[in-house]
Amino acid sequence: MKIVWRLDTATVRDVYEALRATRPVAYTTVMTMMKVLEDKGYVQKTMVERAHVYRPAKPRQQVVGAMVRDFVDRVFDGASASLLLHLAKDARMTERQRKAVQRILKEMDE
Amino acid sequence: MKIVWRLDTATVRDVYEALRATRPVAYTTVMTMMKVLEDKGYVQKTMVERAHVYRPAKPRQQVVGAMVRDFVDRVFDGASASLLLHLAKDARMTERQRKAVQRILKEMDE
DNA sequence: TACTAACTACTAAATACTTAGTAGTATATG
DNA sequence: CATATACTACTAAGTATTTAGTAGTTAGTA
Repeated sequence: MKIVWRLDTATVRDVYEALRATRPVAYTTVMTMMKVLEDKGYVQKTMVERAHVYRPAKPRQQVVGAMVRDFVDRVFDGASASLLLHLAKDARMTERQRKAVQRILKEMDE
Repeated sequence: MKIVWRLDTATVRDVYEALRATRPVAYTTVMTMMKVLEDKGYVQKTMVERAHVYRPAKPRQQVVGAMVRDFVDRVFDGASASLLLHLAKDARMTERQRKAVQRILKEMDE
């Protein structure tokens, strides 16, 4: 899915090439993946010169947003603040990032 | 898992009763679940009067922390800040909570 | 002591997910 | 025109996950 987002529009071959750059995978495997993504409503396909061209069916923001919500619901019973605490303590956040987030939160407050 | 954490120490029956309060489930289903959790190293069991008593093998913080890290890696390529942005925009966070998080971040900064 | 209740261990069925093979079709090229 | 190439559709094998059944053991009780 990330790949389709990155390319914005991609054929099976495009995704296949992109995936194979990092790990071995069969062409037909990618085909099946795309079909699954289509069934799940994440991508839409159109026939272009006898090849399916897939493009995201929903804005990335929306999908990722839903995933975050789902995660928060499952792990934190819907308490976003708890997740934020975890993140705030995450050592992988630099001071810079922390400050940036502070700024954003401040802006949202106003 | 949440139930074991809540009860701190629980038998299969304990979890069974707790689960059944919200949805129908078979006793043996819970048994299998506990076995899976044990195999995955989330709980440890000890025999107490011919019944297994399970208790968390790792502190909750640690497990949830790992889940968050995993989620951030998968969805955001490790960029915690991106997830924070999503959360900050989450309508389900109240002003109060947002402010609380700000405070915490500030404290971490000092 | 025989019966019932509360367990566990082992097994199994259903579903989903991941990976990939085979067959078939259409296009382009030698 | 035959043949290779680039696709898709359909099918399948392997693995994980979820749910639950069956058999067997132990302890208490009528």
